[in-house]
Amino acid sequence: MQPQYHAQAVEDTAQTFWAKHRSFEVTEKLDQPSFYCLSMLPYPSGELHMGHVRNYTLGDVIARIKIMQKYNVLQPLGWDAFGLPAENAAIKHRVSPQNWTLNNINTMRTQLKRMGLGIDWSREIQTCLPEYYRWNQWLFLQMFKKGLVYQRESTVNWDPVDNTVLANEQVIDGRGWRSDALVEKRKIRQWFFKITAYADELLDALDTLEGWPQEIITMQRNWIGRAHGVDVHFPVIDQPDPLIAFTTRIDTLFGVSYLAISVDHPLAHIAAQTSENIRAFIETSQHTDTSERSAAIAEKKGIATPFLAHHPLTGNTLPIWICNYVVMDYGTGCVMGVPAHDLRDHAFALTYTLPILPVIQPPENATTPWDFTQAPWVEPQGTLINSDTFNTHTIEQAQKQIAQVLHQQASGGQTTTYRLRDWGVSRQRYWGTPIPMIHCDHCGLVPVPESELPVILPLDLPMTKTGAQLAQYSTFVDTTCPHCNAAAQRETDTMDTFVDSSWYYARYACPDQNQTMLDDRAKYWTPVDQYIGGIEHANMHLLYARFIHKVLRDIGLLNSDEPFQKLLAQGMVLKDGKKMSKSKGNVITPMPLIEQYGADTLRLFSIFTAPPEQTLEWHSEGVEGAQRFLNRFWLLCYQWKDAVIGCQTQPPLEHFTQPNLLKMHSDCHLIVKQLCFDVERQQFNTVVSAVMKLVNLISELAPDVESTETAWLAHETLSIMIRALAPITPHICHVLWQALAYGDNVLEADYPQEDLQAIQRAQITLIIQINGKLRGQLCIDAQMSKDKIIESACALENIKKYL
RNA sequence: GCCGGGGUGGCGAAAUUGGUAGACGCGCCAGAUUCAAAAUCUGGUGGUGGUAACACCGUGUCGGUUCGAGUCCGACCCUCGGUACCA
Repeated sequence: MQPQYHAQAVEDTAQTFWAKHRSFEVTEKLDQPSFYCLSMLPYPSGELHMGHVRNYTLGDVIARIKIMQKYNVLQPLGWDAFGLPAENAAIKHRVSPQNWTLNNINTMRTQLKRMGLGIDWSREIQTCLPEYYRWNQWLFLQMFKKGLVYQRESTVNWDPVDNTVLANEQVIDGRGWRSDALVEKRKIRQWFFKITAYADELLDALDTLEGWPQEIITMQRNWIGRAHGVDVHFPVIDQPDPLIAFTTRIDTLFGVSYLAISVDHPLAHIAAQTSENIRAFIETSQHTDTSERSAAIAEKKGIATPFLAHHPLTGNTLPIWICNYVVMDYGTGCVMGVPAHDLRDHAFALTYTLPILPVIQPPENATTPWDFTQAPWVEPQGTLINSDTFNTHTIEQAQKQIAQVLHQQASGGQTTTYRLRDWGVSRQRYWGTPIPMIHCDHCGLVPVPESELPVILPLDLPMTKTGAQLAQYSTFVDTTCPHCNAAAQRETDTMDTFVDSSWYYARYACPDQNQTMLDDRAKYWTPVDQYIGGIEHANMHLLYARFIHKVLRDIGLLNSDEPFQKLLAQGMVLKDGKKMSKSKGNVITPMPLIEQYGADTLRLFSIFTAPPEQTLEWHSEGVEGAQRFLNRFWLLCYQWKDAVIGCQTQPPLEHFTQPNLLKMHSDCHLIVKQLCFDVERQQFNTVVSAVMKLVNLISELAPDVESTETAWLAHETLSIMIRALAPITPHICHVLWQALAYGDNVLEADYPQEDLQAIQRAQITLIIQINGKLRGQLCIDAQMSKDKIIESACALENIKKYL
């Protein structure tokens, strides 16, 4: 053992040892509890960034703790290798998306390995390879058979100059990012997964996810957005179909002063046929991107139609307006306008001078009388007024009875809607999984027979622009119909990459399986015990994966209800207050730091700097502190080496002759107690703090080979420190564990546990507060009686002052 | 806009969930070591007043509950993430 710590040499030694012993390659074992620890798979953007370091270090810390706790631990890794950036890079650098992607994977794999992660690399998957994506296609066909796949028109961002579909990210201030042309909405036929068929289960099962952070459960609950309400039918004068409006506030039905329909509503299109103004209004609303955010922050505008509707209960006529704030995708694309009791309707009514009809009297204790011209009364409290026979009813009674009356006269009924929309999986892009469908003029839509999977994505077409390149490539498009053998065309849309990442965790269990998507090994390993990934995936990825898991369960390939038992939503790594990203040019690359300081230093830094869930604002100063600590730790072990190796027998506690050592031993285990608590709640930054405290504690002692008591205390404390830190800085701990002759492999040692007996204290420090303010301290015997304690406390000079 | 977080010394943070605010680390200051520097070691370090003991103030802002609030309640400000085609 050298007196100086040389990270590079230490890390080579440890990594060679793990490789030689295949320390992280695992198989199914029935006599040992399994633990599946998974970090979200990376997108191969080109280089490792700090977010990766944080994510994979956290996962590795948890995996290694579980190994030391004697679980059969699986920690795999693969690549989310399809997606938009590869197409952009391909055009920019004149390489194929495949080459760009695979090169990036090779670079990043080397970088990840340099971090010393305990990963079973034999299970690596790459989603852009046919061995993987054929099962996307197979899954698509199974879902098609089950009626969970369908086609319908939906809106995309269209760049009229580049003639291509743009992702929301490619639209900047309403313009295409390359062409700078004003983006238009365009409707095209697209494929959908019917996630709404699982909406209730996805929502209700949230209550079973005890290992998930509450805020993510709340986000998913709100995202699904189940709302119970009533569909109300409003007959439209001189039109065959009534307007149907969904409302959760049927109690305000008598307060309706207008109906608002979406610009995409069929009735809006009929109105446009006869009015140039309406046509222009609808046209203007098309010049924006498709994001919900843009729609929500846009100025609320409307235009009256020539149509009128009848109120189903009063028979009054109501004007029908086309409004840019009504979304066609939610509910029925039509809402009833109740200005007196809805914020948005109130503002709209003021702008367009529509009547404000109060129908709920606010309760007594509210500001009375309520001035409805100033603000709507939106609280669901109060009694009904101006509502015919329902006057004086409470809101609850009115909701029940009005719904009943509507039902009786066939003007509506109770219903449930969801904010959740079906999952559009079509992409008009090249670099993705081809959708396995064929368009035949005679037979219509025909699924590709399973025996003909995979439908291979051609690699030899020229990349000149992003978008639907496959459609231009006749070698791919032209085929024959599997039914009638006539000439037919392949579907040229590819799948959303979220499909790839919705089941990959199960594929790691059987990556070599080429007969089926998943085999029984997937049932052994799933569900994932611990999933770790960025909070930015709280809604989409985590909801899609839950959905597909349930589909795979229903197909019989999996036997659990949920994919991820426990979830650690890691905070983002920010630089200058912003998410690190290439487009913002604020990316910190960790590799130079690893070269300079070693992987352990960077791992220690990323764990120590902030608790896992919190956003981490990047500052480079702390890295040197982490390095300094490891130097100190190494030197400490070096100084105690002989004493520790020479110390074989452990004197029982009660035979300790030096009270200061006994005190130190007790302090040590108090720190360990806290450490174990923090490990349990996954607050790893304070686990590092605890080890630092232990180092400070032992540094007070001079290494002494002669004193068995001192040597034993050091023997025990150093052993605890090395084992506690081993999951976080595995290389240095591996080498130190051997150097101090504790054993061959620290991974096989037990994770530290506090010694409760050691913590029993003869004396306790008591804090004395008067009116919540600290006024004194008292050191007392643990056995002292209450009366005696009060007597002693009152005797203190400082306490007398305040009594 | 909507949904979900966050805001504590010069900086990253801690406070076992209503009971010693600032553990641990970074930075800074002083000292030791050195021809000198780096590295290392020792001590100090929220603010104000005081030689000191100690006192008062202090966890984004304003208000409330409590013997006692960083922690609970109400309103607001700032900020980050998501917002369905970035992943």
